[in-house]
Amino acid sequence: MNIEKILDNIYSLPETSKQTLKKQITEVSFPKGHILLRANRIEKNIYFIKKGIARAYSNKDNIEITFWFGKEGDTIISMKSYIANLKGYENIELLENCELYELKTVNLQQLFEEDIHIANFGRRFAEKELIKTEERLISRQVRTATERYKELLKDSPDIIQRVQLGHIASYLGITQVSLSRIRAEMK
Amino acid sequence: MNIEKILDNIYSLPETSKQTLKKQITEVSFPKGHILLRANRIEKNIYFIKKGIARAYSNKDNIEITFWFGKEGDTIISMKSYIANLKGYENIELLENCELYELKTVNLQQLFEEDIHIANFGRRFAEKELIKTEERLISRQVRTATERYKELLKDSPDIIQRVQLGHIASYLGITQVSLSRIRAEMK
DNA sequence: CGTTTTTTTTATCATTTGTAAAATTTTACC
DNA sequence: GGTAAAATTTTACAAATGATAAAAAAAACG
Repeated sequence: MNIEKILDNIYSLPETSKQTLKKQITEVSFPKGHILLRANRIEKNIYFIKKGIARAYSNKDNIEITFWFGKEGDTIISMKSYIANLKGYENIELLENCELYELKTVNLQQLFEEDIHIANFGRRFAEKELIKTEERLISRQVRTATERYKELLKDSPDIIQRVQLGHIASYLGITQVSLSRIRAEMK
Repeated sequence: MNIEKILDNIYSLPETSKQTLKKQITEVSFPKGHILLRANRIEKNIYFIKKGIARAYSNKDNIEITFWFGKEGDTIISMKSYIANLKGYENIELLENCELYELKTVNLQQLFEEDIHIANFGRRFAEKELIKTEERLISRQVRTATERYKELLKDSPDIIQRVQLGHIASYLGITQVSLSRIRAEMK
């Protein structure tokens, strides 16, 4: 997915503002398995996924807990770093060879102060991420693991195709054995 | 908590912008038990809590599932309504007699287009809510119910004082009986 | 202050989910 | 294509959590 479309999906910027923003963005590539962002660091860049898939995870008692998947069009970001300039909780691992668009946080923040359209772009970005995060939180609270698996299957069938089930089980908050049981019952 | 302080906590606005925003805000009061916002509606107002406490809940198979508590300084909002102009998932119940500041969403959105400082205020607001929501999601994924109870006890001891345990159990994602067991073990 | 209602705790039993290990299937790579 | 490695499923057993009911405690109210 190209950068033009990714930006437009977030907020419809006037052409001049869009050009200003695009000037700050470069293309980068990393292989499968690369750790793009690390927990307990203040990360300086954000990324948009042109091609590939990634996951965010935290370590808890030497166990990796996956809590996010991203694919084409999604943003890879340490929210804590971006918003509060604090160390983040997430490691981001690329699960496929990835092509990414890179943007330095400081440059974006500079533009927020100078251009009202880009400020509203930034507002819209945070708002959209907020809705997604809230939806996941509520889903987690209200639905059972089985329901959430079916929801994922419906909303993101490609995630289930492209990501190994151990990560998906972790994301759903259950063990791989439980996920196996759920899948067996659905046949 | 007065409106001056609430706004300042979100984003430090220049005095003229702050006055512009404050002109759109009025004070209202409602009794304990009042349902301020309802699920499956597009809500037109947002509220800041001057005094009192509230919870958000959804209904699932005739059971109320609480997923948020707000107190002095917090914002009561249907994110889906505010951000996407769509019906929200939450009912908001006031758990005490409340004094609130009311702001019409349309008026705020108008100001986002006109005043870069207010646009950045809106960005900051969404970003801060995002961090809070993300923190809760990760906490839910990474920590056990017992750990989350202790976290709540540490971060918001007043919630546990002021809210009945049935709501807190629901918020933690466990039954009231389980919460009782957790509390018994901690003595 | 005493009564009623609501909230919280306790006890018992059933169900779900987790842990560990083995069996099977799929994938990666020489 | 064959072998090794990795991923997934299955099984057996243990631990945790839920459902239900009932008792105890606390709060609300005349």
